[in-house]
Amino acid sequence: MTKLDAPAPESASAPARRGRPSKARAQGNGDTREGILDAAEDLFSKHGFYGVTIREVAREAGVDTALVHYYFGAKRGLFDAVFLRRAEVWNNERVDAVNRYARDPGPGGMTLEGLFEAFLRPPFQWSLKGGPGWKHYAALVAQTNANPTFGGETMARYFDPAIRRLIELIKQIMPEAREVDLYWAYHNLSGALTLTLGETGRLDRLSGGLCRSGDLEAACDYMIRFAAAGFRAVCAPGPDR
Amino acid sequence: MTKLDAPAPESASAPARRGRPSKARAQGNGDTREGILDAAEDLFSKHGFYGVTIREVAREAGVDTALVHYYFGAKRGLFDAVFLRRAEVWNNERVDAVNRYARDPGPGGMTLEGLFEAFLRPPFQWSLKGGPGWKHYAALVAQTNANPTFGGETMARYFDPAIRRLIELIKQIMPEAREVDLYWAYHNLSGALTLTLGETGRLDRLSGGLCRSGDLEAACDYMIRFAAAGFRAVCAPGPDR
DNA sequence: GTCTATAGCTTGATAGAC
DNA sequence: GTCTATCAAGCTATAGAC
Repeated sequence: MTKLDAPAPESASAPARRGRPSKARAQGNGDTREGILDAAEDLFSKHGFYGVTIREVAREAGVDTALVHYYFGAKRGLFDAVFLRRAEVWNNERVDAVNRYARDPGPGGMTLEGLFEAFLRPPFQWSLKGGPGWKHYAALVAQTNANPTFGGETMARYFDPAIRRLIELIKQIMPEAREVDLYWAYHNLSGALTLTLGETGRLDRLSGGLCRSGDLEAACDYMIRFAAAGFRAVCAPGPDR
Repeated sequence: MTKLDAPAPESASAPARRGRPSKARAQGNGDTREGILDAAEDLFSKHGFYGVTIREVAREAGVDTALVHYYFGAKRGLFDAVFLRRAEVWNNERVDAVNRYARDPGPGGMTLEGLFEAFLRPPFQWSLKGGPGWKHYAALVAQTNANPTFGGETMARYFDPAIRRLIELIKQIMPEAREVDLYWAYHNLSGALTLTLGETGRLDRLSGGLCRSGDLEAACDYMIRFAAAGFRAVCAPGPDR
């Protein structure tokens, strides 16, 4: 036995990919390439790098294994390509959102809640409404964040700048906060975000069905309030400091 | 076992395993078995189930691959054995700790901070002072929690009761809190705990060396304050509810 | 670009001597 | 209990026809 659960029959392969019969033949069929990435994204997000074989990716994408190598070289190249594809969109949008909020926070100025709303809502929205690929990607990022063997350098390169920008803005809200405290506080938020985007289903079972992992709208609302209060407790200068 | 201060002289490979020449031959050499478990625990915690081969486990344990199968059957059996070995100790201690706290919370009665201290400190202490095996196990639990393909049923069976007991006691502190809110709040805490026990090192890099992932004493202190404030913000009945 | 075919290796697992 | 030896299956990756 090598596999523990069958590859999802889910069609991460090729929906909404019609209507482009005569297109850019110049440098490869983009649809095929994207289809392979979609399949790999799905599988990697569920089973991790080692838990997925090129053959499975090829089968789910409906192509031959050789084609996977043609496009992405070694297996690791495929993983990196999957990871990179949405990294820039993901993080640019978060940075834009917090910057937009910082520029125009509304009456009363910036709040932690407002800032987290800007920072957290995009990934949740992508996962909810961006199509299956984005949901898989969210789970993949979550898993990669918790296991730095892969994408360690990539995570840092693409994700850290957005986080640093967030922390800068938090400093404007809490000028007295110590840097160490801010980073440790963020670490707590990061863990919550990671586990939630993974949608592992454990909360469903634990709560006896009272909560659903997939209810990301609620998850985001809770996280914003939870984290804002947490930051205040940890970073605000108090009498016992 | 309530004492954590006694560092187990445990090692992943096989030193400090002398002094028992004539012992229980009845049902197998316990040292060999434990040595295999130690090696597997180490490797699984770093690379996951699929990222580890039986051969690597055997090599690190200093035995032959056939012996691994002799003791644990299929590869999945080895993984489960690793996971189960410390699960009971881990959770019994947490339950005992919160129960002890509930029985004698000191003047002023129970607080969220006191309860989380009782619930969170044990795993951190084991990881810090229980020897390398416990540190690997902590990382393994963290990883498994974030990826329920493995140990999903096991996690639920051994870990959920402790969590339910925690939530029961939180209810005593916050009787007005809604069940859904409590579970979602716990989910935030769970994510933070998971990421932290994994000691991925990402925080070190992100903070430019200001924080160290391995500083679990600090991590636990932060987490207690962060989570307590988070629970209050999310579960306490407020005007906007 | 896409496929067939296959090389070359590693894997999980077992049989059997000691 | 522990090891040697080995198998069948599966893997990544490539060469080459179309």
